[in-house]
Amino acid sequence: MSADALEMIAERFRVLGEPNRLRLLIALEQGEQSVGKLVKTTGLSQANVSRHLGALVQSGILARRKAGLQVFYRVADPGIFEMCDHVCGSLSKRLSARAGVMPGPDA
Amino acid sequence: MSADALEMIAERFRVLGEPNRLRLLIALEQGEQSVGKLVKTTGLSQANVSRHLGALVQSGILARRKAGLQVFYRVADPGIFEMCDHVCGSLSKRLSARAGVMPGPDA
DNA sequence: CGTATATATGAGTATTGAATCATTTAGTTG
DNA sequence: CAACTAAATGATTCAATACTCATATATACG
Repeated sequence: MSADALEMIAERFRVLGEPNRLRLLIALEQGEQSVGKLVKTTGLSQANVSRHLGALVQSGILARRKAGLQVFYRVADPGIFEMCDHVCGSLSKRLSARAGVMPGPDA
Repeated sequence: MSADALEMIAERFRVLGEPNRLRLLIALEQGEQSVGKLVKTTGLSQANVSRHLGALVQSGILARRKAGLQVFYRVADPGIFEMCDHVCGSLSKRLSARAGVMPGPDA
């Protein structure tokens, strides 16, 4: 695996490795939204939201649409939600194991 | 989604968002290996490898086994490779799209 | 054109994290 | 126990990045 390829993969993970960006993604899972609305629903500052959205667009996860004064963002790569589900699965398995409970169907 | 849950998910992504850690994981995909061997195959410093391995264990991705002087690490959550594949899929789609080539079976 | 609104961005700060060096800890062998 | 080896860790440095504040840009409207 080339260093460039590894860096690209790592970068994708890194972009998802920030709770506020995940918040934005989860908000956008329900559909396209304007920056202003995202600011309201997340409680983050406008500047901060704008930067996070920029990072998500740059990595190809979101897409941008400008409409008058507002800019609407939408999920461009829905696959990220499968990834989040995957992580949730791993984590709940781990938490169950830590609690001493058998997680799976083979309990 | 609770802030704690989001933080846990983000942390998992963050751990994977580092090329050298991905290198270690890829090396370990072939099976359990000692720290020393990982140092040799990756070319990273011993201290650096040790820290990365520690991070991966802490997040539940790797497991540790001590045998005499050596410590062997192995993948504890093989699901991470599916995640990597997923990312690779997304990225190659994106690259193909950027190159103006239809990626899918509907080309 | 002037004002108002929505978003983006430059600059600065603070935090985080990766890498290194030197040392410590743990285990082995003579 | 002394000498050696493998891995972990404290301290430090350096770079990346999240966040904020203020301002710039872009668009709409009177």
